[in-house]
Amino acid sequence: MGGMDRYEPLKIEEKWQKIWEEEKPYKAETVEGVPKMYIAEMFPYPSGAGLHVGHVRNFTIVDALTRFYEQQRLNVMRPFGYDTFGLPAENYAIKTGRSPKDVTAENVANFRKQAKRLGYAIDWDREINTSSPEYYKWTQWCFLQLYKKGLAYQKESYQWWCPVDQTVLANEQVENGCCWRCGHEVEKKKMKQWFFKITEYADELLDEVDALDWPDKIKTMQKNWIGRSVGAEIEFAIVQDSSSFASSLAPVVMGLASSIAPVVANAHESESCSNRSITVFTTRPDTIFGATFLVVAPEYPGLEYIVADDAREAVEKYRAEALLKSEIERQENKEKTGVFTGAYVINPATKEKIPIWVADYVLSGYGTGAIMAVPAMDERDREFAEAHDLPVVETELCEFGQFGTPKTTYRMRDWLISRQRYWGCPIPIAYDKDGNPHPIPEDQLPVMLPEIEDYKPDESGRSALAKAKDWLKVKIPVKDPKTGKTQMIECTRETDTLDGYACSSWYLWRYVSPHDKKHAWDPEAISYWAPTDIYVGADHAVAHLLYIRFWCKFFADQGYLPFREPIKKLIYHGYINAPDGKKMSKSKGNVIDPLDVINDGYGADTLRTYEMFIGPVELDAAWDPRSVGGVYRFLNRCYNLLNSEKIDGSKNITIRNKTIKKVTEDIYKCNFNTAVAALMEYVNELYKVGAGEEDLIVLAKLLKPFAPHLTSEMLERLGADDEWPKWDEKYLVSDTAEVVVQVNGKLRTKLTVEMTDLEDEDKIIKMALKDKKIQKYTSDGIKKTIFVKKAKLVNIVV
RNA sequence: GGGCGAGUGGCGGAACUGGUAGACGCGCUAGACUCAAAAUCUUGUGGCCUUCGGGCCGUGAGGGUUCAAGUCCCUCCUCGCCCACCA
Repeated sequence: MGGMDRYEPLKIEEKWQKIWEEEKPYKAETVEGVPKMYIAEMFPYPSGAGLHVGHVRNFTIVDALTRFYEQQRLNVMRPFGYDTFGLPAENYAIKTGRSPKDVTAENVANFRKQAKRLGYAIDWDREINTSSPEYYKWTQWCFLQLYKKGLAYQKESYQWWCPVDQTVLANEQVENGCCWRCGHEVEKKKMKQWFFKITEYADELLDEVDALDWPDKIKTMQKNWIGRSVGAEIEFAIVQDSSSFASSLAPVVMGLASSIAPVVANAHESESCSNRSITVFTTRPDTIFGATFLVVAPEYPGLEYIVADDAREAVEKYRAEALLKSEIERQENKEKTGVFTGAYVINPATKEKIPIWVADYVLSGYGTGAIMAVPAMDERDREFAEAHDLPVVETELCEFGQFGTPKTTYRMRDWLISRQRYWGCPIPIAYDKDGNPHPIPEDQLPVMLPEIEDYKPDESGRSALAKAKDWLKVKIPVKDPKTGKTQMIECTRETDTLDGYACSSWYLWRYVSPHDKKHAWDPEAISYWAPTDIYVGADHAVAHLLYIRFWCKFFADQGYLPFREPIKKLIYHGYINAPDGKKMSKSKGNVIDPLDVINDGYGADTLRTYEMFIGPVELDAAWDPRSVGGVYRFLNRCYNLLNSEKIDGSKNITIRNKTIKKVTEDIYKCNFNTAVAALMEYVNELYKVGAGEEDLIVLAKLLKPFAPHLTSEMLERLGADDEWPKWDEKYLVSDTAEVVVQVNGKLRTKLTVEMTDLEDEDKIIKMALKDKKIQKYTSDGIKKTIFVKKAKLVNIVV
């Protein structure tokens, strides 16, 4: 007997990890004619704390699927990489005086080491790191492609600014009016910034969401985020009386904004507003007869040209206050404040003179930043009208065609990508002496991030790169627009770096040819491997997952990608919380370290299997240390079966086939928890009736996606390969069936009948009525009987 | 305020397109082994009642549809997430 041979996970795991390290069985190569399967997780940001249990859930889902398809002999690619640019590494570097590069290198090495201890089937030759020059060279290349097509552009406007991190943020990075990194309230600051024109693809991004094999939750969030509204733009002519016209010739620098940036609007903005008219956006142009006033946002560009002299002071004051208000204050205070500008427009439908107001319930970033107020139809307009004594006129709906032009707008704004921080991908742009931007030529890429001494950003609104004086100077060829001749001219580099989301917007394509020196991705490799078949994550529902779709569509349009959606199937899993159900956090001291779980003696297989068993993949779950022990006992029982007396395997043929079917179907459906439960049931059965060799081979194969070390050991000892087993339906049907008999819908007894009798309804019902237990209930007669063959059920109504 | 989910034993959770509620695991119970403990193996385990045959109740609350409802419909309560003055 095998009393001497105990399950020692740490020994077994070390053995197999060494074999996998040396033999590289998970190296992925193009094999024409063999169906491919490309599976990846959202790559981690390697923090100093190392892997946490959330990473383990994420990576193990990917690994279980990888092995599942690998065992079915598909050509599987499962790469791995690190998202390394960003604030945490830089802030840590500032705090400790070490370089972000060194800190990141250490964290990456630690993550790699820890991931290897979990036994993942990773093709380690495809490892990527977004802060390595070999990688960010191509991030810069991507930027230049967008720039060439006019989809990377500069604009001066009010932006979210985090005063702690000293950088601007994208809309998607502001959560409840606070910075997503440090949690500090954000402010508005007027700055010239780089944007990607994601709105160019708004319609396609929206229209193609429905067809994706993604969770509905994410699809809905993306749709809401894009927020398409169909309506019209209507121009209202400003009434030109002498006072307001005169003042428009001498605009006054207004309010607090002037201390941050010059107030003169840029060319792009001054086109859309003039002192002659105001254009509004509305989804209800048919209510124009009820428009009794106009409202513009406090930030409305060119507001100073509109305001009447006697109202100027009040408007300036209101505008300054509105800009000072934090986003939280503006959200919380739903009172309809505002001031009259002293100016009027003509309602083109009624021809009446109606007043222009300024109010912060109108948002500058949406539509035109100006609305026509129809208090009879719109609740917010009515509140405003009541608060400020403005007229409410019932409106007849009308054909608006003669007053405006159809227009579609989106809630989604263009993606702000410049960051005033050091530790990011340098934007490959330089400015001539007149301040005009020029792209760095592709053959000069990468624009290397220079090593500097002091990473700290300052009040200047420029990143620490501004201090790298030598690096700033660059000579690039620029074509003179007049002569058409190209000349080398001295330029100054852009000091902003790219939002980290830019780096992660194309990494799934880099994985297909991670060492390619000529392309961002190899065209042949991309057409074989991409798009990604299964992508697994727990975050970034609208940011990353929208950006990557945007880049995919853009690069498809440029002929670089043969598909328009980057991810076929998305698995969005829940978080793992502390045993008390609260979020794990260092400050609460309730963090479970996965490496501790392994080193405590449970091993990686237990950790992995437990996290798959913990609950439905899409739901949050609470860590339960005692259940970890339960999974360990299960694996231990599997191992001990190896040493048991073997019986004739044909005895278990039904349960074996049933288990193969259940586990296979459950993994396809990502029901990992019930797949593990089915394996536990199978093992319980084997303990009762004994196990044959074939029973154990099937067990090891089915369990391998979850516990690869233990099962590799089992299969080696059993002398079997790991090819995924198939079930045969013929073993699932038995000669007899159990028929449930109900009286008035309540279970009263069960009959065992011949399978062939299931076809004979009369016979079954007669058998049921003859049963002694049933006769107790039928003495007063029977109203009706129902037989459901599919459910193997009889219901007798008395 | 709007949108989307979810409420099942002491706990985490099962239950296919309406058809045997509580799979599997944890915890607890009893036993075997042991001087003893751990480990391991074997029992039992929704609640209440029981003459030990079984009976009644039971999936957040209340109504409805149905031979039959955790599952469908209506009203309400609680929790979670997302969006939040988007004209």
